[in-house]
Amino acid sequence: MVSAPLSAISKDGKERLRLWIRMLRASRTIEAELRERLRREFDTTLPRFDVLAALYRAPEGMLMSSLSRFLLVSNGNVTGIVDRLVSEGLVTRARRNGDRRTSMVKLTDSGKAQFEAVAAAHEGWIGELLGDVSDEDTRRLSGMLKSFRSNWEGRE
Amino acid sequence: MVSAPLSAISKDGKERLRLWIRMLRASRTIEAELRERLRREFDTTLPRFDVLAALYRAPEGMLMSSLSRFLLVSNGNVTGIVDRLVSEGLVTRARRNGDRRTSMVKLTDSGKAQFEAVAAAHEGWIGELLGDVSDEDTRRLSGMLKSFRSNWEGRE
DNA sequence: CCTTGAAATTTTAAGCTTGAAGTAATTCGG
DNA sequence: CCGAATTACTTCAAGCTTAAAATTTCAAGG
Repeated sequence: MVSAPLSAISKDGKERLRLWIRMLRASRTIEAELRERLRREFDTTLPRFDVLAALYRAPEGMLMSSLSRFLLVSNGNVTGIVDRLVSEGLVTRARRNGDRRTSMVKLTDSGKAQFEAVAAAHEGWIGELLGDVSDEDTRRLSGMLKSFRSNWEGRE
Repeated sequence: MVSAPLSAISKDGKERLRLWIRMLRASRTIEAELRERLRREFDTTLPRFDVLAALYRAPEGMLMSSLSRFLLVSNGNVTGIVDRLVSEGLVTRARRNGDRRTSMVKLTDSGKAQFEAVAAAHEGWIGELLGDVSDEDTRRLSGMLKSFRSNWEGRE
């Protein structure tokens, strides 16, 4: 069909708005379910889990600023979450000799062990919660979102 | 547990996990940008806007419980947000004669006017932020998310 | 050196969010 | 009727979140 409009930038605003609302509701629904299970089964929270996950990928540790940039949250936010993780013995925060303004945050052995346990359950939950999305749709959606994200990386 | 698990379908867990992470990052990125613009240009917040949007679709008003169910947030949460909207003169909260436990929340004229102004800008922003998603992908994604959502409606 | 500015982080105030406990009004079985 | 359960909502304590201000440290130019 030749629905191609004269202005290539037709861009159906209403349809995009609908997409955004559905996307937001879907992620809020999944997030709520994850939060509930993390609390009930592991007595932890999503933000804590997110920090542990970021640190797990970085055995050498991460700076506070890298952490907040990676997690898409504010600096001050990470300060509080890391404070709690330190007091739970899951991570350490060490001032660096090279630049004493910065501190390197690392998983402890206990933090690493706890993350591995939670992550295994988490992956299963996602599989369950997204179980109605076919493998094909999963790949297709994932591809669309990948390119979407990359268009925004520069802004953060 | 549920009925017998059908192992006929492979269900790639890793790929679903990747999809979830991308979906979460995409919605967080968009949400952050919306929050920033709402604050800068209209001196308001996303939760307040969400409440106004829900009420706008319901000229006769909404109960607190319908509001929290619709917005996928807790009861106590809505109480606080509506408190602020009332003090800003954007909504009213009236106890009902029929059932004195409930209260009907309605937009004021001022609230309606403010919502219309913000909503117009909001729709434009979404069009801009999702501008790199083609019309075809928009419809496809939207369709996938619609069916996804409906599989979860029962749980809320 | 020394000051000025920039960078990394923390602190602060305000608001959002939840789950649980509390209050008040309604409904319903006996 | 009446007491018990239910429903609608609010309050509460704790944690998450942000933007802005404050603090500490580093870097660079004079």
